[in-house]
Parts: sequence; C-alpha cells; structure tokens
Amino acid sequence: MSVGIRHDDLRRRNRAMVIAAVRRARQPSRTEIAATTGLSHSTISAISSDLIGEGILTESKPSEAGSLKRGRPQVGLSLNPEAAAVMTVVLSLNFLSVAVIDYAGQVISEEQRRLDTLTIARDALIGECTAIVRRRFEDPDLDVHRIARIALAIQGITDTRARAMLWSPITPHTDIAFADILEDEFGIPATMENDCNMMAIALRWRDPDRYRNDFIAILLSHGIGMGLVLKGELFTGTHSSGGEFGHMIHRPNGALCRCGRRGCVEAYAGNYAIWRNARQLGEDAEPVADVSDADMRSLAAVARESDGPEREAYRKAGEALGYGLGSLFALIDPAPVAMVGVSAAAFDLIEPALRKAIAQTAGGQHSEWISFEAEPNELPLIREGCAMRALTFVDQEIFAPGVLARGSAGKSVA
Amino acid sequence: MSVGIRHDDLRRRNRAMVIAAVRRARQPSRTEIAATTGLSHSTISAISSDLIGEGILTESKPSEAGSLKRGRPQVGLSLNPEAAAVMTVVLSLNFLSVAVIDYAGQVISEEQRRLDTLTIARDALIGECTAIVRRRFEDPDLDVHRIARIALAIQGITDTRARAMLWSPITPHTDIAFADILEDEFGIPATMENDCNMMAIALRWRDPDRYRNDFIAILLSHGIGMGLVLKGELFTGTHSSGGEFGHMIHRPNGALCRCGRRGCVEAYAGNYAIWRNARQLGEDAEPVADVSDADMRSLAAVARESDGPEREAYRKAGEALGYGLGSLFALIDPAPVAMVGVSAAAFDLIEPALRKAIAQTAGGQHSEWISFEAEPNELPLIREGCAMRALTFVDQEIFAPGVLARGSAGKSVA
DNA sequence: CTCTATTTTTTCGAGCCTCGAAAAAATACT
DNA sequence: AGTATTTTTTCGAGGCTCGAAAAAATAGAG
Repeated sequence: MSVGIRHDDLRRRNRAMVIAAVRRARQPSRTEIAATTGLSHSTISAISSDLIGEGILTESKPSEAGSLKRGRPQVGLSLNPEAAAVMTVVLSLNFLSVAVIDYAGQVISEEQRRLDTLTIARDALIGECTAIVRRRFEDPDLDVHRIARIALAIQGITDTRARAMLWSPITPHTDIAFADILEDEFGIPATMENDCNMMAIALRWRDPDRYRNDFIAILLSHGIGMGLVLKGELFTGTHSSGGEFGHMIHRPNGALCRCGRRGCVEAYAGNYAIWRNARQLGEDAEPVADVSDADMRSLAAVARESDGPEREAYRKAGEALGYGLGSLFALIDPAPVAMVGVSAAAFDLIEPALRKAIAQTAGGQHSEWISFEAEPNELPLIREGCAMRALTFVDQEIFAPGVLARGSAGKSVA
Repeated sequence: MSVGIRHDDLRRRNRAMVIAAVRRARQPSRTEIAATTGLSHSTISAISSDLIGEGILTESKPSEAGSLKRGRPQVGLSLNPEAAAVMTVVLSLNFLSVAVIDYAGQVISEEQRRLDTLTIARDALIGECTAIVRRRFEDPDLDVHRIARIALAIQGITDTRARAMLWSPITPHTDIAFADILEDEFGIPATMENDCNMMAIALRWRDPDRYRNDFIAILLSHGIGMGLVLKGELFTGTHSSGGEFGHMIHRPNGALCRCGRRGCVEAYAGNYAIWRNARQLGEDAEPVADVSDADMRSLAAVARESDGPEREAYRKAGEALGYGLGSLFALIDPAPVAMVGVSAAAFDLIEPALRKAIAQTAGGQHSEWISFEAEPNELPLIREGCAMRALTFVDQEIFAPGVLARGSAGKSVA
C-alpha cells in the first residue's frame, strides 16, 4: 500500500538525488546539480556540504581545463573513491570472476578462475564462490572495511528480490540462496542478479543517449537471455528476474530446447541450435553442452563463405529472433536493441532473416526504424552492470538510508 | 531526469494520499487513514480538515451500525459526491455509450446509441461522439460545471499519453486525436484510453484481493485484447497503449489475421477465427466483419453438444491462447488471468487446450496454479474503469495539483 | 595595478510541514 | 455519576527548502 511522505524523508531523498546526480555527471558543479534536480542553490549547497563533511563527496579543485568564462569558477564535485567499495562476482559457464571496485567506479582488485560449473557439486560450487570472495578480504592491500556490498550475477533465473539463483543453465543445481550465503559468511549485504539485467544496466551507463528509458539487451550465447529497461526502470517478472525471451515459443511443438521443452526461440537461435542446424543433426537432436567461441566464429566464417547449411542455420536463428522480437514488440512497442555475445559478432548473418521476420509481425511496423547494435563481449558488460548496481545501492541505502524503505522512490536503480 | 522533492510538494503528495485512501476504503476514519498512510494523526487531522473545508470530503456522521466499542466513536470520511463529476465515453463496435459519474462514483446520467462504426465517415464518427457528449452538457438536471474530466475508451491502439486513437478495428479511420478534439470543444481535460486497460483498472477496484499488483485481463471478443497490471501499475508500451497480446505470433506464416498479417494469436482465438474454423473455411479465408454474440453463443452450444469442427475451433483457440500466454509468462512470470468478453462464456471449451498448451511452455511451469476467472460482459467493466481512471485524475490533478507534474509519484493510477 | 562586471557559492531569516505529547471530545461500562 | 477507553484536535518544537542578499572568486577594462 502506498505510504505518505514523512518530513524527514525529504532530506534523505534529496541527498540521494544529489549523489545520483554526481554519479551520473562526472564532475558537476553545485549549480549544475541545482539545475538538473530542480532544487534551489541553497539546498544543494547545504546537502553537498553535509556530504563532503561525511567524506562521501570531494571537491575536485580546479574545474576542467580552459574555463575561460568570467565569474567565480565552478567547483566540481566528485565521488570520493575512498568512501566505500563494492565487490562483484560473476558466475558464468566454466568461469568465475570477482572484482573490487571503489566508490568512484574504478576496479582496484580482481581475480578470475576456471572451473567446471556443469559437473561441480553443489557445495563445491558454493565453496568456490565464497573462497574467491574470501581471498579478496584477505588481501592486505585492500581496506576490507570499506566493502559495503557484494553483487553477484549469474546466467539464468533469479528471484525478484535478488536473493537466490533459482535455475541456471550453467549448473544442474537449483535454488541456491547465494545472497544469503554470502551475507551470512561475510556480514555484508549481497544480491544475486540476473546477468542480462546487469548488461542492460551497464549499457545505460555506457551510452545513455542511445540506451535511456526503453531498450532491450539480448544475449546471443549458448542460451538466449534478455535484459529489458522500460520507462527508465529495469523490468523484472512478478516472482523471478523474468524476461525469458529465449523461452518464448517460436514454433509450437518445434525444435528441442535445452530446457526440455519444444519450439523455444533459443532452440533455434542459441549457439547449440545454430550448431545443430549447421551440422544438420535434426531438430530432435539433444543439445550439446557447450560450443566454444572459436567454433562459433569459424562456423560464422564458413557461413559467410558459402551458402550452405551453416548460413541456413543463421537464417533460422534470425527468423526465430525476428518473430520473437515481433511478439515482444507487440507487447512493449519497438525499442533500440543491443545484441551481445559471441553470436552478436555474426549479426550480419542473422540480420536479414531477422528483419524479414519482424516485418511480418504487428510489432514490427516500421521495422526499418528499429536499430540494432552488436557487442560481442558480454563479460565486461555484466561486471560493469554489477558494479553500478552495487554502487547505486550504496548510494541509496548506505549514504541516504531510509529512502528505499518507504514510499515508491528508489526503483530506478537501473 | 528524476527531480528533487520541493518542500511544497510534501503537502500535495500527502493530500493525494489521503484522498486515495478515502477512495479505496469506503468510509475510513482518520485513525484508519493514519494507519494505512503511515502519517501521524496530527497530519491526517490537518489535511482532512482542509479537504472538508474545501468540500472534497464530508464527514458521514454515524459510523457503521453497531459499533459496540468503547471510546469515542470513529467518524467516517467519505468523498463528497458533489465535489466534482466526470464523463465516460465508450466507443465499441457499432455502439457508443456515455455516462456522467459523480465524485463518489455513482452514475447520475447516461445515454447509449447504436451506430455503424465500420462504415461511418471520419467526421461523422467524431461528430457522433461530440454530439452525445454535448447532450449531457445540455441536460438541465445536471450541474455541468462540476464535470472536471472526460475519459474515452476505444477498442484498439491509443498513444502512451492517452491523447489519440491510433488504430482501431471498429473503424477504418486512424489517428484521431479524440482527447484534443473534446478538449477544444468543451474546454475540459480529456483522455483517450485503451478499452482493455480500463478493464484491468476496473477489475482492480472490483476485486482488489484477487487483482492486486500483478494480473492480466484478456478480452476474448471479435479481436483479442489485453490489459496488464504489473507491480501495481498499468503496463503500457513505449509509444502506444501496448500490450497487443492478440498480435503476438502463434504460428509464423499461419492463419490470416484481421490485421492483414499471418499467425497472430487473434487469427486463431478471435471470434472471427473461431467462426472460420467452425465453418471449416480454411485459414486463408478473409475474416468476417462481425459475428453476433448470439451466433457465438450458439456456436459454443453446438461445440458442447458434439465433438465436431465447432469443438475443434475452440480447441485451436485454446491452444493459441495457451502458447501465447506461455510466451507472455516467460517474460513476466505467471499471474492471475481474467477472461472477459463473449468467448469467456465459452471458457469451458477453451480451457483444456489452453492448459495443455501452456504446460508445454517455460512460462507455464506449475501451470495448474495459474488461475482463470471468466466475465462475459466487458462493457460495464470498461465503463467502470474509465470512471475510476477519470476520478483518480481529478483526485490528483484537481484536488492535489502539482503532484503529477513533478517527481515520479502519481503513476499508480490503476 | 585597480576597478568593475560576472558567475558561483554561502548565509540567513521566513514560511511550511510533520511530529509527539497533551488536551479535548465522545462514548461504554460499572 | 464516575471511570476507562478510544478518537480527534491543539500546540509547540524541530527540520527542511526557498528567496534574497552577501560573500567569494575570477576575467576584462582602463
């Protein structure tokens, strides 16, 4: 039930607003912040003075080079890197990576590690995650007290509250409450996020002009994932992370999907599906566990070379993605799309069939306007998104506490 | 860009909160309002005293019958019916209806009218709408000065800002800015809403226990429409009213849809599609313009009688709806569904195939949990939703002005 | 080198708003 | 009639934002 605004929430919300403004612009002056927030100069002055006193913001003395304006020069405000730090943990197929990021967003420590996620035992998987985190805490070069939050990301389905992994293609185990486990272990607030959602958040920070209020990030990898931002907010399901674009139905009773069902978009556009079609194994063939990036790249090379089954496999992938996007656009209207992952590097092979399919759907009206961008490398995006998600949590929950607890603000964590 | 909270917004928001609390509960006492809003008794007392002074609320002297509690009895607060009024205009196939509703939600005047929407000229259609509204204004029994807002609803696509009808199956004309037209004509704020969105709003008011934060209203009529409430807010597309569930793709290159494309859910589950399949006309047969409700009812009766093409037609409809819902649920997770419209009365014929289909999708996990409710009569729902939408606009924009203009509050108009 | 114009930032009093505590009001029970 | 109980109002305190004015910091003019 929506709740009234108390008097003391006012300052907290405006504090959060100022912090967010500083994080968004690199070094805004007080005047700029006043302009973007709509608050008065007096208020901004008071709040930023508080924040500087608390060590959250710092004044970066001389503004940009060559400020040849008359008048008192602006003083840039920036985030104090020492104010806090966050940790990101990204768990993907056979790969575990961790990073520590300071409050200003710079990576200050990281570690990466290979492990066989498909066969590892449940406890061992959890153990690997806690161990890699613990090694960060034991690093003598790091001021571990500053670490204020841990954000994990995993390929698969997480719950809405970002507490647990519910299901993931990279492991046979289900329902692992990673957030609780890490919180109990290290006493630091943690969340378990969906990888594609983190991609979307990262895109928004990287290119806010293109990825502003409504856009779609689609992961073209072994499976197909999606992160969706609508009306400026990350879209999630009612119970889970949602947005399982890869498991929308492309053809009822169609090709066998890795999820055990039939006809999902992924069963045509996932790496294993492209591989299966390229090898002409038939739609009933059991999905292979993994296709290496190198194999996918050489498949794409062959497809570009000659019009054989490889090219046809990419065509089918494009068709499935196109009809899927058409159905999605029927619901949300068209929006800019970012294609991420290995197969995004083969988007030239996918695009023609995709556009042809989407043009045959109601959601694909004016399909020529729909713009796609490809980014082959998903891991840096996921880590970046995790970092920003964790940092904005610190902004809101640690440095402007009480904002999230009450009212409906604080949802725009994207 | 999100904006700071000014000091004077505080009172406005809390005013809106109090009004909303009174509209939600029938006759809450000040103490109850304090409890639901989390504001202090002093604040509620001050605000409600203002609102009573302004004639927006009234004290309904004796509380409920038999308040055998000790202590000072609660004084119920209720909306003053005379504070304002709104008008609803519902435009559906061959049918135009208007109603005037007082501030407390009671219908005080109405008119209904048949007209041939499929063939009427553009200007004549607009003329009929303005004329029927004007007749309300000329009614000597009505205090026309009280009418503070007009809400129109139409089957079809409207724009996000609720200004114009972009496309509708009930007329060949497109892009009619009804909201602007009525505003210019009568000088009263107007909006043009999507019919299924209004159904969803009405369901939420009718049965808030079942239809609270996440649910789906599907209109099974000549076409298939959807109204979606997610996280307590009405879901709309990025540019249009969105939620075109009927035009998600069920079978690529499948049956001919009324929209001219192929394989849409509607091309299997719309009345014309059920009719076409029952008559075994083939999937390429041009959709008929209209099937009467009586014809649909007798079709359902035949289908219940014997296992012929009629039953098969409903089975195909159920299958299309099931796979469509499965894809939808893959995106948003399962939620309660209300089936509305003539064919909702035949939901017994549709349900088995629907459940079978949905069980074969990723979104249909635990499909036996998904609950459906049928409501054959859509028109009262649409009108009710329009009324509530218009009334909550009055609550917010007229009686607590400035709330919508700033910040992110006021979105939960559903 | 001094003075003025210009722009940014801080200071200060005014005006609101919400809150908690206490008072007032209105009833049931004894 | 008196007491207990519950609701509602009153009132002073504390906080917040705002506008205006002052202070600070610079570029350009003479």
